[in-house]
Amino acid sequence: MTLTNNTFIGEYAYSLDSKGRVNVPAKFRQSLSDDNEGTFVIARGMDPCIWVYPLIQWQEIESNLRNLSSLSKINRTFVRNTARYASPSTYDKQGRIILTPSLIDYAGLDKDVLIIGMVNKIEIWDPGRLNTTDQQNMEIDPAAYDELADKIIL
Amino acid sequence: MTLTNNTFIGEYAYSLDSKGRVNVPAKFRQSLSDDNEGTFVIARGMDPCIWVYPLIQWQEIESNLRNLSSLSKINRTFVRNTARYASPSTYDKQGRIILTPSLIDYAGLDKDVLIIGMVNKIEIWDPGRLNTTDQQNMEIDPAAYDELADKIIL
DNA sequence: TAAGATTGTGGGTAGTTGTGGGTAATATCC
DNA sequence: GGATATTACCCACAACTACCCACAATCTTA
Repeated sequence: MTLTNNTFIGEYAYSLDSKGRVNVPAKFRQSLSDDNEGTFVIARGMDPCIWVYPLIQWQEIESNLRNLSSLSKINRTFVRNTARYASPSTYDKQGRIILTPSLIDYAGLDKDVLIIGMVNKIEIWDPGRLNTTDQQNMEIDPAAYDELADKIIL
Repeated sequence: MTLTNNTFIGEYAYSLDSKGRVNVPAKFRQSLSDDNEGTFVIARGMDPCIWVYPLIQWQEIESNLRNLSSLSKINRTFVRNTARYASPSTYDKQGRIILTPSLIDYAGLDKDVLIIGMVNKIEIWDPGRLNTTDQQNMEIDPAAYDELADKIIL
């Protein structure tokens, strides 16, 4: 069975090895379209996690960033913070990508990691941080959350 | 007799085997349109049960999720909670789908399960939990039922 | 009512997947 | 320029998953 190209859902518990490598779930690799040439771009997430984009998807983000005028201070900061920590990573014969020490540190990753399909991208989390963050985020505005569910869930 | 495509009604008592497989009622399989390629997507229900969508239906949800910008915190949380527990499952030659341990746990499934047609999706319940939940829901809002009456003619 | 077809349930096996580590090529530094 | 550290590529194994077959119970049809 083949799901939509470059679409990722589900949760996987994997481990980060001593070389900074994590497996990309087999289903995610199968979903990645060929024009990505087995390459993802890893970047800082807005939550304390690592965002993993298919190369193609990232290139789209890049072209959007290009269109942001550098006259605005906000824009400059945003572009800088987005581009700064991003780095391409091609998976090896065993299906693993290498994470940078900087991103591993940012996400607070230890041995056990959670890999979560976020539809158009992938997130890599430390299990503990995910719990904390999710609870905090839910508390912000439960009403807005319900409203979203009402719009989107069938 | 053929019902409308991708429409499910009725209740069935089946069993979950040691490998986490449940049969999809034959009538439901017959109702599933060909473009689903025998595939459902299982996800967390809003009640303590498992929701089972025809692939096509799920893809609609997916495309809605895709359009939510990750700049908003509540969006990120919502996408994560929705996509995280979702997983495609194609029924095998015997007509069974595989449930994930995470969802089995969430729905509190044991050996006996109830499969309920919910028109556009399917629910999988633990019989005990269904009773409890149903009673609770009935007690809470008999008034809301009156409101529904305006929308739906029986 | 009897024969045939279909449906639900259980289990075995071969291929795939996740994980660890080894070696050679490349880069870095004194 | 040579020693050391780092990176990229390869191999091996254990656990798991997907696929297949078998059988019994139920329903259909003649």
